Amino acid sequence: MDKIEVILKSALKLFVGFGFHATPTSKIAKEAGVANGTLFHYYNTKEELILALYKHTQGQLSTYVQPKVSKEDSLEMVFRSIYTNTIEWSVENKAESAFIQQFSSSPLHSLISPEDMNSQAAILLDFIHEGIKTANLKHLPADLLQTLITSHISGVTQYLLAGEFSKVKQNKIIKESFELLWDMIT
Amino acid sequence: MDKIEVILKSALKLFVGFGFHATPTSKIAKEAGVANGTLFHYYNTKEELILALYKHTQGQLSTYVQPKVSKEDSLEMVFRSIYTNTIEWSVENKAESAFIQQFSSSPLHSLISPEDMNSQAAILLDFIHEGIKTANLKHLPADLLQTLITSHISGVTQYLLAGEFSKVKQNKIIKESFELLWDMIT
DNA sequence: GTCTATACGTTGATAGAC
DNA sequence: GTCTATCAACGTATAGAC
Repeated sequence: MDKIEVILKSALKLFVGFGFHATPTSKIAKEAGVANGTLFHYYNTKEELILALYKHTQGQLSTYVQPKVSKEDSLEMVFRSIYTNTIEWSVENKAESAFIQQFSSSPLHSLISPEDMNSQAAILLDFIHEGIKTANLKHLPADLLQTLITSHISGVTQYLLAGEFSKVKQNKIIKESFELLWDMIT
Repeated sequence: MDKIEVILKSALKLFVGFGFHATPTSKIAKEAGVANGTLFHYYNTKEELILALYKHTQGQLSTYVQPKVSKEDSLEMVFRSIYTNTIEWSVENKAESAFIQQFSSSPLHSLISPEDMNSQAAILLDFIHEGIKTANLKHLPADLLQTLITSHISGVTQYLLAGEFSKVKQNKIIKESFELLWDMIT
């Protein structure tokens, strides 16, 4: 694992545990097993590091979810796939999803440029527009639908993270909660 | 307005704008128009101040929502009332709801004792149990229902805060989105 | 209760050798 | 690219006068 990866991984762990500003760069370097100066060789400022970590983590989620979506699938399959895979990734990558959540509700979030903001979200929005046009989805404002879907996903994720569920039970919950959502928006 | 209120109000504003740790106590005192020492007369540490502010703000929300819930009402009316009033308060108190959100996804949240954690949530959960028992609500795990309701509320709140809606339009959105939720869980 | 002044540790960031 | 050494600035918290 190259230094940059170790640094990001250490930063993630500490940020989730203590928060951005309560985590000194010195501790990040120590946790990563590199010198303090090394960290500043890769990132000019601490803020730059935080932003890079956010983009990196968001990118991992996208990389996990997007390849599993195919234009060939029915619209329901597309939504089901995005839904299921987002939740699965979040549960399997607890620290990463906690970090995304924490970052998104922090003031730093406003520093992310609209383009960088979640290619994920853009894709979902596209499918929503298509769904409305083809009357698969209810005729509601697209961004209302988007926010309802996203919130629903984060709700179920929270629920799964709070309890300890077997893989089988977890899949059952995801499946059933998707039906609830799908019935709601179609 | 007494000093303690001014301090909390100033802290809230700055925390929302810059985050907990990026906001020095000196700036809070300055914004509040009091001396640095005065702040530490009321709160022994900065962390204590943050926790107090959270409880204070959460209390304001509860005070707004709970009195409007009556045991006399039908279960649907109770849910509708909690739903509507929570969203209304959040939209009218943008900074406060942003702070609650930010605090809840921060590591500090784990410092809140279960009892302090949201009398709001406890009440909602009670009604959910009642709804399941009387078969008004779908037979699903109570805390899954709770998280779905809560997430739905925060989704609609986000949507309303992102756009600029007239009061009339806003009420219409709240009403319609409640119907969506209600259909989903009954 | 409120203020001023200040102590003292910590932190982000730099310089420069290897 | 990576390290060690270092610093200036800052931030929390305290002491003590009023």
